Amino acid sequence: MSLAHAILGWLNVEPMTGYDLNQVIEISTQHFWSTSQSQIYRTLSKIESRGWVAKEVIMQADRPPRKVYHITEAGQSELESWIVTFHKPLPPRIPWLIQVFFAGQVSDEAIVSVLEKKLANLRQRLQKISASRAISASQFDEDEDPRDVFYWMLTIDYGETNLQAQIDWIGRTLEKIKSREYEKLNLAALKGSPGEQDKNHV
Amino acid sequence: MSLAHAILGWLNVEPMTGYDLNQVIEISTQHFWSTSQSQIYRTLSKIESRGWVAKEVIMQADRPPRKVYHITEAGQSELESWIVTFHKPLPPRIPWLIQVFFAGQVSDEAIVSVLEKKLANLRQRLQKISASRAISASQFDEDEDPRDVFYWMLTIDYGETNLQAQIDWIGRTLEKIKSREYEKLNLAALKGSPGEQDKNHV
DNA sequence: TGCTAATATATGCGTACGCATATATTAGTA
DNA sequence: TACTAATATATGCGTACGCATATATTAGCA
Repeated sequence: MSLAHAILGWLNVEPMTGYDLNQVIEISTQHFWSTSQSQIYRTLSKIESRGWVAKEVIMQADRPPRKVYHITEAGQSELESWIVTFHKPLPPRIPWLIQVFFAGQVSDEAIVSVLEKKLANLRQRLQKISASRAISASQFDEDEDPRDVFYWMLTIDYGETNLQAQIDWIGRTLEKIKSREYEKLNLAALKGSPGEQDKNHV
Repeated sequence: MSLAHAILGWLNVEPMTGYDLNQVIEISTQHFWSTSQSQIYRTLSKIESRGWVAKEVIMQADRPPRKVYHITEAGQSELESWIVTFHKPLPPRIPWLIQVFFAGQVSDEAIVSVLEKKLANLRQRLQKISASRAISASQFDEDEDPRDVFYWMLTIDYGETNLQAQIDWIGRTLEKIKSREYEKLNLAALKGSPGEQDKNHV
């Protein structure tokens, strides 16, 4: 339940409504955890029933009432213990590698076209995340704790590094496919000498 | 529905039972798409009702009947069109970056400990995937199409490259935290000159 | 005048998934 | 003797999620 803890993390900064949370999560963590509006409200209800947050309802004349949530002591202790615990990673889900895995069943041109679109998509996401670095930099309060800023920036750095690594890999892979490297693949060598695998390292 | 298409991909190689599929998927694609036994049977039912596969029931004396599924023409055309189409990537879900994002709320030591465990976990997965490269190499039939083998190996290569990139990033990041790089962070420079961001590039 | 965006919360519906368990039998091991 | 693994399929239960929609009002724009 990572979303629950992302919400706790934000409410530990300051009390907020579901509407506020939706916006702040969208601009700050969308490169490693995105969500939907409905999911935010549902998760708020759930963690309220667990006693991790509590709300204060503020009536408004011309708008729905604002339900301002704040973190409780139980919530703070849950949050802290979650942050400092190593959690088993989610099982990897990379659907486009299924396409690569079965690419032998289609033409080289077809899979090249898919990878080129993937490449364009990755470049676009890299641009977006680099822009978000500049945006968040421009929005820092003067009194923002540099240590907080450092950790926020680390997640952007990870996004950029990871995206760039994917872009590089696909670039190299496209070259291999276009040069028909599989024609040079030596199956016997692949099987025979595990110590010399680098020669066939695709 | 990527699992449906992974199943179609395998059934396009040869007819199989759900039990067989569970095993072959576990050893071949677990580094980019893992699943559970129950999910395989449910997905088989679903794609059968869509007409993508059909089954032949073979009675056995002392075991449950084998339901051998084979791909239909409709299934083949669905599979091919899926493989050659660019699909919008799933929204990224990287829970441990939520921990990094809110690490300012705990001690450096606490987050360092989490990242060190993450590092150990990544190294373990890298070892496992490198071993699987050797294993699959040793299991190739002599008559395996080198082009198929090439694409299979690409997915392993991606896994290794990506894992190594993550390992490297966490290594660099641990150094930054331990050297308290955030003390040198210049907020004003970060805000002022977008062209010189590299100076503060964490 | 009519549309859209912003403010604010809430629910219904369907999908995909994992975990646990049920059923049934044989073969091998402690 | 009692367990575990292997063979083989199937279902119940709960979770997390996204998409669409509902409700209600104001402000701004075309």
